[in-house]
Amino acid sequence: MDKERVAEILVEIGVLLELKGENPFKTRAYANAARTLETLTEPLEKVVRENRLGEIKGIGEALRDKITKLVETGNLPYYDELKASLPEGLLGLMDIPGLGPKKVKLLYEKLGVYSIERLEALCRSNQVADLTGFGEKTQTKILAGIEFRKKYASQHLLGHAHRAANPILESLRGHPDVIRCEMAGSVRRNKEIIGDIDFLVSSRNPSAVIESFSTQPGVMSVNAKGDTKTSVVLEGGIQADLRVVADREFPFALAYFTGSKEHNIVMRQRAIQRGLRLNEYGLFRSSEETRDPELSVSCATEEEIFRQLDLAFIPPELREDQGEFAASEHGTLPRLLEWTELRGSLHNHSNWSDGRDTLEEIASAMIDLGCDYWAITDHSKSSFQANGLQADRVRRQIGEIKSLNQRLADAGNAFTLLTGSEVDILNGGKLDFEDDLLADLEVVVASIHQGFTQSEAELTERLIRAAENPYVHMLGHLTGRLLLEREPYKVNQHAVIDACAETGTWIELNASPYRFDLDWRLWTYAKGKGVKCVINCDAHRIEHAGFLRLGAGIARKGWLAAADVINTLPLFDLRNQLERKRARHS
DNA sequence: GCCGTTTTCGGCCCGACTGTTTTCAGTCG
Repeated sequence: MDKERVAEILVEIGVLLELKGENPFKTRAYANAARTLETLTEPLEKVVRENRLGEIKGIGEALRDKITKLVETGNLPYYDELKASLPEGLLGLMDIPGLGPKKVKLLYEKLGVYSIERLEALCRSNQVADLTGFGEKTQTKILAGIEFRKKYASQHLLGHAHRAANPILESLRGHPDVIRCEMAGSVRRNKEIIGDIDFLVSSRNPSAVIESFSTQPGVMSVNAKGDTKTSVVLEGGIQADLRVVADREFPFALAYFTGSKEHNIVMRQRAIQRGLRLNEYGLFRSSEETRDPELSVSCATEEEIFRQLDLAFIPPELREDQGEFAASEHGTLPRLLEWTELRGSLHNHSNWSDGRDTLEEIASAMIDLGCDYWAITDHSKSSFQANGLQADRVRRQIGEIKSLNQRLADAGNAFTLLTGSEVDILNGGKLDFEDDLLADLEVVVASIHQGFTQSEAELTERLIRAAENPYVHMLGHLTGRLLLEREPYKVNQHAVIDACAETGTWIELNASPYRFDLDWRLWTYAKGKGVKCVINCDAHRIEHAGFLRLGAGIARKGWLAAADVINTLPLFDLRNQLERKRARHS
């Protein structure tokens, strides 16, 4: 059993235990272990085989045995029994806002509710309101939650969140009562999928800011509205929360609401170890509950909070409790990539295949954006659904790009369009174009576009064979995932990364907000193996150039620095690097 | 269920908001 499935089961066990009324710290231990597994930088089977599972922090004797059993036998009697003891639908009820383990348990025990359909029926016949601990309002809220669920997803793409949030952020920053304003939460941490958007404001007049926020143009409904906090739903169904604090509290609140939860727990433990108490209002020299500013260590910025806890500043993207504390203490945090260090994208399409724009339009737009280069890598012939190019059209395109470059140079532009192809990796790992054609292209991206349902072994082998081709510079969107739409195809990503390390092949970080593939969690492994990253827009229209910024955010989340990313190089150095793998084989 | 420069037992991060309650439990982040 692979680690993703093991992690899923551990999460489920945690929730089932919650429903059973178990000790919350016990249930949390399962969730923590699941998280730890998900971000393990080596294959789980290997750790199990070498009997090192118990050495991982957060995995003790009991969890070690359960995980081992799952990995080795593919099932776990403890889990099966637990699952059998409660109806399956109960887990789904927890997704409804306002319903947690206690209320779900009560609904099940008192009214026999085990499915959303049944819950909806009982709410409509007014039976839920009579339950102890419930009431009219709770019943109404549950119904609204069920309606909302039918209509909208609870998860959203990072790109969509930015689109919804940016106008509100601008508006808040322009408000006369707003002193400081930032986005916090998973958006600030650049998570690829977000649940909601968190805004943080400092102000002397919270009620005015809250009023302005809850009446913004994009706001569909207001869920909650207090003195310092409000929660709304934006068009498209994204929930957005606003918190207002005093300006002196702002850095503490920003750190707190940026999270992650797991990161915050460690921060607070560090505070306690130093005889302090950390919350969103301050860092207090007191073990008692207080909000007395006199007792707080004054910090003007987040940097100062970290310093008080003997840490170097940890960029928001790294705050996942995935090794950032050790790196911060030892001074080994990388200087993360800045998106402005990117000089172009090496995987893009034009209207020669399935892109919208002409070569001239693309060149002109990228010059305006200040790019140094932009590779045109249209689809190869087997991707006929994407109007893939036959060999003769590729040769013609090479000619056109060369003459276009000449015209641009004559007009005094320091910009180059690079020739290329996104060549299909066919069944068995053979490429869609012959080597002699690939050799004439400056940039070759190899990607899988068909045969997604093959076995992990077959798909892994295809990718490894493509990496072994001396003309392939990089592998494109390694798992083919479309976030929130299509599952990744089964690939042993570690094995592919190893093959790329051996052959000198780069791996793309596809910056489309639907892909972000290779996943950020795997980049530290790739980096450790010396595999370089290429952040590509996979642009199908000019506006997709904006993906570079999002992609850089994901690269930061993967701990990457400019030196790890090929397309930070100026054209001259890039061309040298593009020649390197080919030179090894000639 | 995990963990230990206070501990092998007794802790485990902390606060806002809501709704159902007469002082607080549950949920959420």
